[in-house]
Amino acid sequence: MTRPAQIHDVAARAGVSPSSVSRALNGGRHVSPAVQARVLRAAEELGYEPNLNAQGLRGQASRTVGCLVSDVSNPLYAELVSAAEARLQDEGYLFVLGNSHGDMARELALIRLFRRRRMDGLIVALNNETHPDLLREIEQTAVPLVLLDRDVSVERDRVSADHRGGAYAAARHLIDLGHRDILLVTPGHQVRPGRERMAGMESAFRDAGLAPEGLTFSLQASSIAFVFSDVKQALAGPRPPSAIVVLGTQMLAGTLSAIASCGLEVPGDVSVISIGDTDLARYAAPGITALRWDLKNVGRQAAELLLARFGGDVAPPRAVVFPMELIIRKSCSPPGSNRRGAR
Amino acid sequence: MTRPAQIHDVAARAGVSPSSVSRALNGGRHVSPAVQARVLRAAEELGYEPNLNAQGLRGQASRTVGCLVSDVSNPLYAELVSAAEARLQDEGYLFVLGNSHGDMARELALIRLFRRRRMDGLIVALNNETHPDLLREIEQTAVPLVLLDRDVSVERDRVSADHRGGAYAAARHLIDLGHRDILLVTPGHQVRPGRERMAGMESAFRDAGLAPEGLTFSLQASSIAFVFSDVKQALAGPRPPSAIVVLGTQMLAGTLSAIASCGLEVPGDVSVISIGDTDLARYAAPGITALRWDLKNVGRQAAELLLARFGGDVAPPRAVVFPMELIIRKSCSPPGSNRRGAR
DNA sequence: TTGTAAGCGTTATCAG
DNA sequence: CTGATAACGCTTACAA
Repeated sequence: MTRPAQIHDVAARAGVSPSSVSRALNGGRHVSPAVQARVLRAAEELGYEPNLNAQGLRGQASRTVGCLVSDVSNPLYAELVSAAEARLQDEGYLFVLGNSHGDMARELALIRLFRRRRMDGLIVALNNETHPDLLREIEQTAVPLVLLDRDVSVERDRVSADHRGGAYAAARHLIDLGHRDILLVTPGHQVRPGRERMAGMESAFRDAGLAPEGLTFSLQASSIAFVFSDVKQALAGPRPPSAIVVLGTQMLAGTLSAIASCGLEVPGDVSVISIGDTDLARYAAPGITALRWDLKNVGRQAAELLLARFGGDVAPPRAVVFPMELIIRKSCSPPGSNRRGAR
Repeated sequence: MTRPAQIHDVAARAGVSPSSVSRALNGGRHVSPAVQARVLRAAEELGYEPNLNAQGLRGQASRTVGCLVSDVSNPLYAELVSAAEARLQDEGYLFVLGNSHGDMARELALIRLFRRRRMDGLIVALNNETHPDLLREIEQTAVPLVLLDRDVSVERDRVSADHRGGAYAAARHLIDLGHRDILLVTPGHQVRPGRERMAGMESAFRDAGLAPEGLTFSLQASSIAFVFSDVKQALAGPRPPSAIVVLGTQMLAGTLSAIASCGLEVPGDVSVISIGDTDLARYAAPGITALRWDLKNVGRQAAELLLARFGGDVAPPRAVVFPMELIIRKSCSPPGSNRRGAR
């Protein structure tokens, strides 16, 4: 294999100087059409590919965006990431993905790595909103940065979903059906979505004048780990929930398994609402009533905010919040619907 | 915001030359412990972060790997990508993700972009295995490259799944149950998995001495688009399939919808096998019998092959094939099980 | 419009 | 063990 062509080679072949090649290839201003044409052809013939490391070093934007999430294999993130990537790709940006797997050390390392790469912008969903090291890391990031669905006390663009409103609506729906004992299964309160969901459901209980003891939480550190046993334990407990609100990822999977393995049915014995309208929620049987928000739009919006900043937008940080909508399916009914049946 | 610290600043602060800083920071050989310590402290105090563009330019490996898939929001890819990324991250590599969305122009552009970035290695799942432009692009790629589940006529490392064997097992299972009319719903024959699936099912029909007309295909260009209407049409046709084998992504979702919207039931009216043991297959009701292969392992293996090459492995290209296993659930029964019922 | 030359931040080579 | 020096490949003043 031969050395890749350099700007120098193109220049030689076109019979011009490297600077003319550079000008001809970027923008094409201050170059005569004749030279422009010759350069283009020479570059084509040589299969010239500018070295982006060198371009980046010389001071240009690197046209690269870093994205940090806990795990793309989470379908919620996957959809968001895919949309953000698509939008940025349209503008010629490269998209670097880092999965933290919930590990703070990895988050720190990744943000640092992103910075060393001199990325033009970052999209981040931290797993820890308060740790000073992480905060410092964010603050030290000079390039545009969009916070995904997190409340971090730094002045940055952010895009979030209205988890509070969504949770309120979900709780309200269940309360209206007569439920008084509801279990919320969600990633924990160290991040915004969890906190907001709890707050939303609590205020629904309050507004309905219900005893707050009816609301219990199963706060999960990892997406999958202990949901099954937690839910099973709750259902076997002294005051089992008659309804469960659960994140529509593997957590929903674990919850449905747990319910089934207790010999219970949805919705007869337990009503279920999924947070996030995933395939699983949509096509489980019975269809699971779900809180939907437009993840593609969230991802696109994050990209859009970055692109605006790249374009020189210096307005104060924006916060975009996407609404959540309750999609009614068949997984909710009044509590005790099944009690008449033999079991 | 102040200019980020450079090696020069660290050198000044530690009272040594830039070269010593470089040596102290990388490996730390040929440096006295005293200098080493001072440099480390100075770097720490200044928050020095080496510019990877410069490092890359200077000729080092860029410690970056590019990955091209059609869409991470496809749960099959998401899992694979997540595993590959995790493994590479462990070794300090940055993972650049490109979604082609099935568009060949994007694929070309991305591979080119990857090369310009002087990536150390590539993991690619092309959507087109034969187009000369793409082939040339692959051949021109000097760095290690792993082909994901594709038959491209170039000598490269590849990791694949045994779709043929899996499809054979699935067809066999259905044939043993008595099915003679089976529909296969899969992305088309322009890529390996589709072709292999068709071949596997065809040979199961042949081995069973069955008429090949019983086997029909619904070849889908895009993951989601026309599955619903295609399946619906097939079920309403003159010789409706009594069983459907379908990719466990949104295609499975579309298929289940189509079956339901025809007023049919699984497995009473139609048996279903999912290719890929996705959450949807696992938790749909009834549970969908599925072909499982270890996607995490596939992703990890792709990463592993690259890492071996980075480590200087010069063996001829390897081909790793992962087996598929049929997980029996409740979505398959003998054909016509429901005919006695009123419908 | 075009070419010359300097420099982006790092590391490898080579003296000392 | 340490420091000067020369690249790496590109862009951009500046001069012609």
